[in-house]
Amino acid sequence: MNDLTIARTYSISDLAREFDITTRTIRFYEEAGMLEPARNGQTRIYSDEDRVKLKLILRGKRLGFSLAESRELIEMYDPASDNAKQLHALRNKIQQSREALEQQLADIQVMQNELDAAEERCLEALRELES
Amino acid sequence: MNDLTIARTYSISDLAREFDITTRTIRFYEEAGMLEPARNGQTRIYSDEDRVKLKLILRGKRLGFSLAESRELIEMYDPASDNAKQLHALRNKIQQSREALEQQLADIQVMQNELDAAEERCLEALRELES
DNA sequence: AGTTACCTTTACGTTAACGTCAACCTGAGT
DNA sequence: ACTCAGGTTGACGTTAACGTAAAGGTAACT
Repeated sequence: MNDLTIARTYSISDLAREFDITTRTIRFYEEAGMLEPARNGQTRIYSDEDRVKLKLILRGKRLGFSLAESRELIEMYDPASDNAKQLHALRNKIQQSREALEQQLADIQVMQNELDAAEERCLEALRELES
Repeated sequence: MNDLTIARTYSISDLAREFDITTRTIRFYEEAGMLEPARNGQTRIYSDEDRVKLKLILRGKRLGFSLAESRELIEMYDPASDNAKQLHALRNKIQQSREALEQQLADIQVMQNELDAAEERCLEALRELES
């Protein structure tokens, strides 16, 4: 941990507000083993690291990933593995994720084109109405 | 319909095989009002148009869209609307879809960068093991 | 006539990702 | 002492998107 990075903390509702989700959702992610906030007595205390993880989960969600998939993605970010086999398996996962993202990119581009065409037809129909 | 376009038809399992889904799934989409195949007696007969709609649904699914969202997207493709208000509403939806896709594009690009970094760390760890 | 390969409807089961209470604690202000 | 805004742990409810039998129809081989 760098001296320059101030270690902020967050309450559960701080994060809920920031990301526009409910506290239930955050606790649910913890139940699912994706967050492990510190505690002050009973109360959960979230670190910047927790916050980043939450961000990753939500980004995965926007891309249509399940929690299980997001969990895998998060685990890829620190190769704590100690043996080569694990590391090679990790590389395979990374490669698979890449391919999934490529597919999504292609899907999005096709869809954008179709939206362009759809808007064109829409404008055309509007011009028809005016004439 | 153009004379050059041959009007093919498909059985439910034809489509199931082609898209690697179950027949149950296809019937489910029909229950949800997203497909209306012709019938020969009881048996469903799918046209090319049905097939395209199915394709759209599945692409939406890959992007994490719900069926309801995919339905909206499909409806955008033919502006059967007759009044200007509907058409303007449609344009708004198209615009919203565009923004959602832009968000996804951004998410994907960030994620791709992170995967690059993750693989780098992974390779680094492997080099450590070899040394 | 019997089996096989598809097709059908009806209907209950399942999983993920939360929502929604209920009942309780707890520190800060009045 | 009381209230109040936050927090907590159960625990059951809900919705979407199918899965999974059960029970049956039909056309085509053998």
